[in-house]
Amino acid sequence: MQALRTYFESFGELSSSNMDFLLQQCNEKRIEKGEILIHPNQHVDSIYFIVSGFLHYFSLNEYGERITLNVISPNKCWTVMESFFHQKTTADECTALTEVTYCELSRTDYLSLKLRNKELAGFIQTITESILSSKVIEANKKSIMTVEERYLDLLHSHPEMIQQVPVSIIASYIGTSRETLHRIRRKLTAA
Amino acid sequence: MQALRTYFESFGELSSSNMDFLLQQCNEKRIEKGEILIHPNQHVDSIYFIVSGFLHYFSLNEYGERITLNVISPNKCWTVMESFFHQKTTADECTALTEVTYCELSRTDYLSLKLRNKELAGFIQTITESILSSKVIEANKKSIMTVEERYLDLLHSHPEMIQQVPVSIIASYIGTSRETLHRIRRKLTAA
DNA sequence: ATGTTAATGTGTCATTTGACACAGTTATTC
DNA sequence: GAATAACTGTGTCAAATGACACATTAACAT
Repeated sequence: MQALRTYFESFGELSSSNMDFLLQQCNEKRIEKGEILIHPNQHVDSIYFIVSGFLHYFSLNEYGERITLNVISPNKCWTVMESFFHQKTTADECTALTEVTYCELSRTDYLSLKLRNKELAGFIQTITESILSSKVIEANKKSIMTVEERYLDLLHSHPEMIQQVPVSIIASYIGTSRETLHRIRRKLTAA
Repeated sequence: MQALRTYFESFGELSSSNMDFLLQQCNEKRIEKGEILIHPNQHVDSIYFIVSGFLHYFSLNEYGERITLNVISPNKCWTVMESFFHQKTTADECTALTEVTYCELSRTDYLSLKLRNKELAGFIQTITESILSSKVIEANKKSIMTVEERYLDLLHSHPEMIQQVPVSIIASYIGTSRETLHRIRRKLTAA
């Protein structure tokens, strides 16, 4: 739970009673490599905070091929927003690429947190704003950088992901084919 | 102001006193084609709601070329999140591609809205969550679609943008060169 | 209205990329 | 530990793209 506390603290001050209450709503769980966290057509009723390991979030195209939408790293909060906020089913799927430990916060508890008191509601608003801000920055970065730059950026910011996640998934995560990523890696090791 | 009211109403119920108060904080303004809304190195201290016209949000690369980050359409809320939420300067710039009318909400007023009462705070949280959700959906769509599909999607969802915004900017908005977009358009008119 | 600048259309060419095919290598499973 | 499946490395080739170059057209300013 310490990782989650540190994560929350990074967004600003919160009274210890509210912080403790917040952490109490989050239950630590664990799934094995290959296990499914989110099934297609289910409602996503929780927010997940990844403590360790990597998740693969993807959609399935008409041929049943996996189209990577995200690889979720440790110390990140994640959910299928559309499904969680608007109580819809999602067509997408999420599986564990490695053994994953995570903390889960249910929608019910999330809603009650928002109603509990002003400080907590404001704190959650701050987190939401911060995540929104980072999503936009990330999208902007992605649109400016080439595939090679994105790979180098990932190598720098998430070296463990490169170690633990299959090349084919890294490739689709940065928006290219595994062959092209392979060419990039060959070129880089040659230099 | 009716457009803004309709926009807010799309997020759910709000008591009319709160709605009126909210709308009162938003001041309608207007800038001409070519005018600068956000200068490089300024603090962005407002949220903007576009009533009519199109904005061009871009960064400048090392050669001073404009790298399109976004084209903002009518009936959208927009700001430079990182600058607005974290009170930093932005290196980017935003200009009017056409005559633009917009409503402006200052950070001061935004903060006071959040503190005014629970309903209003919750309403703003809902809007933030919705925008976050759409940003993620948009990013996912972008990563799945080809350039041609993105153009067709834009043609369908924002036909006026295609009319009023220069081809070169549309091209960079959908992530390609103006020549490639031209080839796509030629191919489509031939068919 | 006319000169100037910006935007668009179009061809050529070199480069990059994706699709395929298949061999080699690691992981899993029974 | 042998069989099977999943993943990785690599070459070839066709298609897509970006970079240039330049002609044409539209927009703008004085």
